[in-house]
Amino acid sequence: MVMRKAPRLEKSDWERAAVEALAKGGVTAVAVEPLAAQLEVTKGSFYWHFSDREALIAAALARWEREETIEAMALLSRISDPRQRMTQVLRSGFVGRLGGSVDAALLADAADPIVAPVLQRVTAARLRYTTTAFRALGFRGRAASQRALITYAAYVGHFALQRAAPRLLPRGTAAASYVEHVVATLLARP
Amino acid sequence: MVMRKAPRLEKSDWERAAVEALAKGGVTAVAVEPLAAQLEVTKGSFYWHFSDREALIAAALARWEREETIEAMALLSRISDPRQRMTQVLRSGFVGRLGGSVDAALLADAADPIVAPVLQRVTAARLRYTTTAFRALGFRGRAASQRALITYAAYVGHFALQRAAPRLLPRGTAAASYVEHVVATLLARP
DNA sequence: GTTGATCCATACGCTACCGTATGGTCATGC
DNA sequence: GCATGACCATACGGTAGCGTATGGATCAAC
Repeated sequence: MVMRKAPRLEKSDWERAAVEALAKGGVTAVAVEPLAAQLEVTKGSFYWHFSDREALIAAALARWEREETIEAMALLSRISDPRQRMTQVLRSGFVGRLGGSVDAALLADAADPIVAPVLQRVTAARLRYTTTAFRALGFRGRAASQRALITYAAYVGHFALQRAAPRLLPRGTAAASYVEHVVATLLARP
Repeated sequence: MVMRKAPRLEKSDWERAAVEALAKGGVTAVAVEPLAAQLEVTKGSFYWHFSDREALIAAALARWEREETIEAMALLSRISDPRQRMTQVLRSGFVGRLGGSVDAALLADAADPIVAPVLQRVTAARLRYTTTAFRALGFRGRAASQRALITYAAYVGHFALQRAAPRLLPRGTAAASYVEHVVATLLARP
């Protein structure tokens, strides 16, 4: 039986694994030796690619921030109708089982000096975008930013609930009905 | 100089400290030796009061669950008008700077087998209560539970945002205006 | 004032993880 | 075919935290 030797790793392999770990257990889970075991190498490999653990965490955060932005843009840019777009986002909010798990995990580490600025940037960008979306829907002045804040809070809250008590969230046809209700409620004119 | 000897600790002292740690850093922060140092004793004290670290975590979670319930009841029972009550809760949601920090921290540890059932119970109870509140406001059938879910998700989301980017939340007079907008939006008839 | 229970300190071994030092392997250029 | 650099394993010392063992200390009761 011919065992093909495992190919060597590159920096990005470590980064990908780190992002995964980030989603599962936050910054604490980005641990060198466990990740090495998972990648079936030793930390000898790691310390060749990175200076130390902190560098990996920073790289993972940067990678997540970039991917998250790209992904969001890809999802949103193909839908022109603002209302449809909002529906789609909210739907992905809690139908997508894995979506936002990095978000949720990072919140616990918000006090971490490496995490804080990333979280700040991502949150600010999303809020800006949402506010713009509400302006496009005809909301004016404070109403746009305020409604955007409610909406984004609810969006984030669904991620939290999905972790805390997934059984309490609607599923199947009830989920579809719920999304409609959410959209109707949050897009209703003041 | 007369140094009054520090009084001895009881179980509840450890529990209180553990709840605090829980709020700051989640389950990971409930560590025996650091807590002992903070309480200015050694772990010799701890292992007299508790069998092991897990017992402390369980006790802290139980204590939080109990206090959280009592506190919520105390806050809500003195307000009879449903609308006023909802306003008060949402106001405390992000004006109270420290409120819900255990919530936020626990979400990251939702996968933990000790944490999961507690989180499940607390979430379920709050959602039940909120649904009842919407019924009292005239919402019927699905509308009540659906609106309750949005509301609670937004409520939780504000805790998250407060951690992720407190600077992006309205403050002062803007906060008051925002709460009104939230109440108007979420209590609007379908 | 001795005894017994309560509460805590000290000292120890164990594990997990970080970071370093050093040498080994493998491909590639020449 | 060998030299160089890229990539990785092994082995080591260091720290933090868990849990145990054991011996004080303190106080109440009698």
